[in-house]
Amino acid sequence: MAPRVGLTTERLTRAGAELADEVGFEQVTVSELARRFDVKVASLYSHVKNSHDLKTRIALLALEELADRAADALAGRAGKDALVALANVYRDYAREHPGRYAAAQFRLDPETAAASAGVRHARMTRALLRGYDLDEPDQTHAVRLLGSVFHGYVSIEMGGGFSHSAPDTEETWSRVLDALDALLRTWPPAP
Amino acid sequence: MAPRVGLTTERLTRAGAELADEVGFEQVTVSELARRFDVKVASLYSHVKNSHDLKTRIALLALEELADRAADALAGRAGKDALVALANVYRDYAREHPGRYAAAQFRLDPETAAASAGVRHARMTRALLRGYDLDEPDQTHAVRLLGSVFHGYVSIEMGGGFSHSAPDTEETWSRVLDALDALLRTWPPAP
DNA sequence: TGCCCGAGCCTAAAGACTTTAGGCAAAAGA
DNA sequence: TCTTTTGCCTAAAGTCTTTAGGCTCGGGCA
Repeated sequence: MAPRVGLTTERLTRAGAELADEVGFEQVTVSELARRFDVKVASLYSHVKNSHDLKTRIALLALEELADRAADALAGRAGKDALVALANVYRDYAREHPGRYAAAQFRLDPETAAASAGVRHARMTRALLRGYDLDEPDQTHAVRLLGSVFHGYVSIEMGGGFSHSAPDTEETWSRVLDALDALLRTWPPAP
Repeated sequence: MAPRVGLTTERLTRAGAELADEVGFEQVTVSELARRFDVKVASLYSHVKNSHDLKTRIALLALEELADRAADALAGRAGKDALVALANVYRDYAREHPGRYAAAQFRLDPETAAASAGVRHARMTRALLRGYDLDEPDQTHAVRLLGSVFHGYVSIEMGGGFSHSAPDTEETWSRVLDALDALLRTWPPAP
């Protein structure tokens, strides 16, 4: 029927990512993927352990892509410039690839997470903070705060959570980044 | 087999919420619910339109509970006190009821969302800001920032995203709240 | 008290997705 | 060319969702 279509874990993962962007990460299904390759469902199970495995791979792909973009954006920038650039990487990625962005939030088991590009993200955020004057304990706090704001804002915005109130989210986004920059420059000392 | 068990949309919703806390919101299934009531699956469909409807109801329940807690916490507090109280409501709720918290993030269609307790949340956050000196456009920006931080922090923490780095999240949480308080007190003016 | 009717739960059934086991044929290597 | 590997297939069982239609329990009516 479809002799040697050339299935690959790679290709399946990529196709899965595209599928996620089209129908949502939650709706990514082994069956639908098989359909797209015009192949029987069971055939996919030689390349992917199971549905969870597939999703994990998509998540890892998304994390990589995101980290790559972040690295690009950060190159040659510092201070607020870098802050804004990094923030926009997340936001733009989420808009361009909602399914992949959702995938990047997929909960990975500890070992997988440790081997993922997730660590690059943390490192980059920390690098960004070199433009501000924070010593170690506070640096970690700041990394976590930035991560929270980026992820929180983007996911609420994507979910339509801001769509009912008045000022457009573009304005808010830039004011929030201004505020974060100001905050990092005058980070309050421990009590 | 089980004549008149006394199914109700109410009871199903509540049981669904408990189920969510036990197995995760995504894993809430009409079948499992039927099993718990020792009733055939089809019987639930007289009380709940479908799986999506069930999840929507659980989401609405969670939003209500959360709003009630927030209202309690905010009563008689102002300024940083109120900020910390509200923040902890979200965080504690997420810890006590992870499934319900996830449910509260369930994407509702616009009309449902407009009629949900979600609006109370926005109002309360705005009320909280009365303790700080922000005029209208900035108030909305601040509401959105707070929402982002609370949701972002809590969801990353729950997802284990902070669990690999050193300082404990308790410390970070309180430092983040300090920082937010400081930020709100000295909110940077528009450029 | 007895009857009746509707609400409440059931059986049946079809459709979709997941996952495993085992088979056949095409591609790759000797 | 022959053989081995590998890739996709058939078959099958299990789970969940959802709809259609039936039986009966329980409360209201006479």
